[in-house]
Amino acid sequence: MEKHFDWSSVEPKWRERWQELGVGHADVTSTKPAFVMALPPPNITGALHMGHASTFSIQDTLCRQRRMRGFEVEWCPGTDHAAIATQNVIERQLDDEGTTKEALGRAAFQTRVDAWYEEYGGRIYEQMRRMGYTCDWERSRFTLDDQYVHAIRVVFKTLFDEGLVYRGPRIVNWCPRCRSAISDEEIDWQEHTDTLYYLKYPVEGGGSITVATVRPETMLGDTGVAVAPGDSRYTALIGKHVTLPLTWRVVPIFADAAVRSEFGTGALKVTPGHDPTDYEIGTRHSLPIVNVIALDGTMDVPALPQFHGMPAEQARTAVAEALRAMGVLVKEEPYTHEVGHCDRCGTVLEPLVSEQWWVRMATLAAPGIAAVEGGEITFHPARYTDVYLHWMRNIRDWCISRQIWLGHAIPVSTCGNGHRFAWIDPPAQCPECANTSLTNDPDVLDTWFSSGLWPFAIFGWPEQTPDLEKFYPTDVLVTGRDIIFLWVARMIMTGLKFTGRTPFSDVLITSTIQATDGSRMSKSKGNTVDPLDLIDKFGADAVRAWAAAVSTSGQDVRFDEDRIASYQRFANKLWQVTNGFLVAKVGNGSTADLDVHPPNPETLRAEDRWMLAELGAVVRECDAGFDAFRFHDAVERLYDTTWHSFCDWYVEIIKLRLADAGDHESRRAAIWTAVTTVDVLLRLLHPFMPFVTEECAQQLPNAAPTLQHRSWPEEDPLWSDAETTAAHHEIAEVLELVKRIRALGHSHRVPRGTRDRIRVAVRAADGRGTSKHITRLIGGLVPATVVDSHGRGVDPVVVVSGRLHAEVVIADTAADASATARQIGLLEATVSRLQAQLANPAFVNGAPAQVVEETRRRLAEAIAQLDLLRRGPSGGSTDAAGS
RNA sequence: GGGCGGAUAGCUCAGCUGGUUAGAGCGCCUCGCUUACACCGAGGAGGUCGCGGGUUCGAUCCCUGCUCCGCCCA
Repeated sequence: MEKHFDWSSVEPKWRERWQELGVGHADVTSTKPAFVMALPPPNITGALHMGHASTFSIQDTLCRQRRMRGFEVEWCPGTDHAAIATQNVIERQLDDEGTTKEALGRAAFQTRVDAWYEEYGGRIYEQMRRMGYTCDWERSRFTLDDQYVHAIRVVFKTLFDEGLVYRGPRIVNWCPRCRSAISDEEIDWQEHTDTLYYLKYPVEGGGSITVATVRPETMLGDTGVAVAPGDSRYTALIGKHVTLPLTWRVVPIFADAAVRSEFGTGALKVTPGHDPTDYEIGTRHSLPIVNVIALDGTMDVPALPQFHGMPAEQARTAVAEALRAMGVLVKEEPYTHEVGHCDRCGTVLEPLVSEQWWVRMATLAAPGIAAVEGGEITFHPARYTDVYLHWMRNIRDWCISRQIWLGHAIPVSTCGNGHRFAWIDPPAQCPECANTSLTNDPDVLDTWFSSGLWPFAIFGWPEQTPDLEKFYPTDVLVTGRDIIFLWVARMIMTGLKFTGRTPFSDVLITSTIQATDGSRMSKSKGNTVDPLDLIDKFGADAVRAWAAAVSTSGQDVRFDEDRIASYQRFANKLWQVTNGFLVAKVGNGSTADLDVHPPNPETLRAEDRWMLAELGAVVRECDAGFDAFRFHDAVERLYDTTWHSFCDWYVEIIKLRLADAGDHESRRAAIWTAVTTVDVLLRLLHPFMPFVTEECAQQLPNAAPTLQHRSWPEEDPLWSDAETTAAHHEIAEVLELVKRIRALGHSHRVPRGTRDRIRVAVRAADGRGTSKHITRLIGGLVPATVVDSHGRGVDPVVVVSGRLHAEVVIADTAADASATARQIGLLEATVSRLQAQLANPAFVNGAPAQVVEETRRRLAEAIAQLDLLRRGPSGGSTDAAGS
């Protein structure tokens, strides 16, 4: 037998087995209730990263648990075409080859893209399989699939025909490198320290007004100067005009509430063409828009050849220089602010006005707000509800057009007569005038537009397919918080609009995995961790259990390899106790000896019932954890019960009984309890650690082809009946006593194995001996000889646990009273604290009766123990009571 | 500027609606290769729960102010 659990040989075997058994595939004709999740589609050419590993592990854990609970589970995987990212990659390749996509042409460019998808597409699926994820691979979808494209066009045309999609000039975040609009949610804000320039403009009729700006080059496009309403410094100037240097344009001074009077001089230069705030101000005051920066990010001012064609950044200093020469630039100071960058290529974004396609959000958002307010959709953790609602209530129209080549072409054409219309299948002629001279819109749709219909389009919508019928709406959406707006909100709005139903009932927002130093993981920082490396190092089970436990805590977590390692050791422990102990030792290498039928409950001993009570508690906590999406609680409790309750205590306890071949009934009861415990624990652990649990369960009597065919454990009444509860309490006291006796031995430096140096007499509260069974049980757990009583002339040390105590004599060692003294000290502190509490009438009258009662009970127990310790050993001897 | 989250053992984190001696993993110290497991076992040390007020019979937990860290929105 292998010495340790060898995941590298076990994992491939089970991956194949699950595949053969069709574990992930859902039967649409099943009569079982469906449990459905749509996998947030990763970039088709991407690689698995920690974010995927954590959210996907949670999803697979949920899936596996729901299957065991009897659901027909559909976890539909898919990939996204990631237009901007992919196009960037191809463009970079072309650049290396000294060419451009324009030189190549659209068709050849598409060929390159297809080749790229061919080469790298699906790689992430392989990586997901390595993690042991049981997606329904047969149903996997890609956002560029024909059926999916069809769904997108139906959605677009509907919105277009209803007037919810429109085209118009508006200010957008423009990436001069990608040559495309970028949505508000795709901006990467970074802190920059720039210069704040103070420009002094002459006012008509004398005087001047000074404005502050970090972008003097945009003054070439200024069409006004705004001040805060009620700013007494400027009231007299409102309504007057200034003449702008360089362009010699005459623009008005006016008041607008958007101006912050405490910023700079309190006067704001207004550039509607190149600043989003100014754009809104300009709209309110009907200011003309003057574009001075072209789509490539260079100055577009033919009337001023000294600046024309210059990159905006360079023009900034050039314009400032010119203004300084004219005496207009009166002050400069360093200024730190946030600057928007393209989150794909890092280029500084240039706000500018251009023709784009927009979705009117107000009417779509209203039902999306109502669904969450009305509880049809629940966010976990709950605080994200407010994050979502706040964004939805302040939603702006959504720019859905992108000026790139890759993606879903906007299905709109314009005919020779100027009729513009949306279509589902490419048209041959204008539906209005039958004109056949058609021009297709050159733009493509924002990727998130297509993702917005993911939960229903993957099941065949708009056709009323059986899949759609059975699997939509989905149940839980698991994702990171960064795409609540980008994606979650849009799925909710689109789902409600096109299916009339919420696309899911629960949104589980997972923790972000940070780098070890608490910073954000990013490729550019080079501090990312590859989940596949972790699998190699610790095994998939360890990575999964860690990810699931850590990612539902509601808190961001730092990557911590040691914690993953602890789950790897846990997997090994589980495997050791199952194979090494249960199968190899107890079962002599076969399951035959383990195949026990439930014993007569009469034959169960207190420790068996103690173990079963522990089992009941872990089942309850697992269920509670799953119900609340708090996997952390479940995993920790399973770890604790498996390792400590079972391996450390129960297994050690029963070793003596197992060795006693004479007592068949006792052996049977112990084996049955151990096998039952392991069987339940394996089933509970399986969703988190599928590989090792399968490998272990396979060797036990109840083995099924896969644990996925077993049922989720349910509590047995035996595990919590009165006798079991009493036994649990009794054994808990015994174990505590054992720990104290062991500690005493340690403090006297008595080596283990020299049992005869320590002699222990166990006593119940009344000073009499305890049952033979308890005595024997303790004898098996402490490195000591258990005696009925000590002879005269010895001076034992007493240790107490609950209603039990033990008199301990250590040979060749003077009785060290320090252990007793220490216990007495602790108890005295407890007694005086509890007495003070109970002496306070406000507590006795104010606190709930239950709490007061419990306090009294604890006081009584502490006093009793204290008396015992002070009185010293009973000295007398009583025969052990019979069991 | 507005909002959210965090600050608990040397490190990484639990601690649910206020009520035993505040827990775990890792690390550290001592002992032990006892036939499931040294990827282990037994024992131990280690915390004024960020700081100041307040509410309460009682606060790590609730309220408030402050300091520092992270994130989101504008």
